[in-house]
Amino acid sequence: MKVEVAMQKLKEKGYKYTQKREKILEIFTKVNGYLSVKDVYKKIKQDYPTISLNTVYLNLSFFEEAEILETTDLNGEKVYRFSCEDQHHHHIICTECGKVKAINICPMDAIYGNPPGFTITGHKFEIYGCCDECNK
Amino acid sequence: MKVEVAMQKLKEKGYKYTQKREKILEIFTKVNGYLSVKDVYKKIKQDYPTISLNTVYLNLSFFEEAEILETTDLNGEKVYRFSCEDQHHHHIICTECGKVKAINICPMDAIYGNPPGFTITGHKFEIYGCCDECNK
DNA sequence: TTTTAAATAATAATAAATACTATTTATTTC
DNA sequence: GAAATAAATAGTATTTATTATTATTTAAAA
Repeated sequence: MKVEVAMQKLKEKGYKYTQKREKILEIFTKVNGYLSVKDVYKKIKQDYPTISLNTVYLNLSFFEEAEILETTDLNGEKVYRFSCEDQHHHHIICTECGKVKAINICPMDAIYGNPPGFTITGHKFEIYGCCDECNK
Repeated sequence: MKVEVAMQKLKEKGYKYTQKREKILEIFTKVNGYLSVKDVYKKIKQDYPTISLNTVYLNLSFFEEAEILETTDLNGEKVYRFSCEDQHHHHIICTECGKVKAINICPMDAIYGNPPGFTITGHKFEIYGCCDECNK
């Protein structure tokens, strides 16, 4: 997803345009992987040294709400990445740096209907590993 | 896994026997699902009112290390359940109460070797839902 | 340009998890 | 069985992620 498209999406949801929001999205376009709140905070501080950590928290939540970013849990920490809604897929994730690679298999294809006693609301399939860079 | 077997396993790893540890394991045998640290703390307090929350944290970590309990993340909180190593499987989890049901499909069966650039170290496949009791 | 409603900064408050230390207890050795 | 010792525990403090609060600033509308 391009930054402009994401910002447009945000606008449609009633959120205002701000330079900082644009910058946050820009950061995600440059990274092929998950970033923690602190990661984003450190990066955006280079351009906006006075930005508040709270602002980063808030905006990442808004982006998640607007389905611009998607999240997962890495080592007990919430991490974010650009959402790719174009096609449903899963990821292999480097547990060291958060880098991801798409997997075009969805195990839900083999699940038909709801198991007795449960109503399915979602699922998660993630493969964890170590990328070659982190392996060195 | 029976409590005795688990305690034996713990002993083999060099941990001592204590009543509190046995009680914690007992709690897990009575529950078919994930429990948070606080859940366990509340339950064991009925028998050992002076037990420290820290002790629960420590012991759950030891149990995880000894592969007696397994963990996942539910709503950003670490939760524990009895590990069933007998056969590899996955779960459908009630996001309300943590109740689980086994699924006998493993998506890793369809993954051959390591994707280029990554060394696989683990995986997670979980289906989320709402159990009938919580749906009421 | 004025208005106003949202965004932000700064700070405080929560909550989960970990760290530390003195005391107690399970197990070993005699 | 008693003494020694190494681990377990309680109690407390600390750290860290996250959320809440409030005054100020700013984007967008009138």
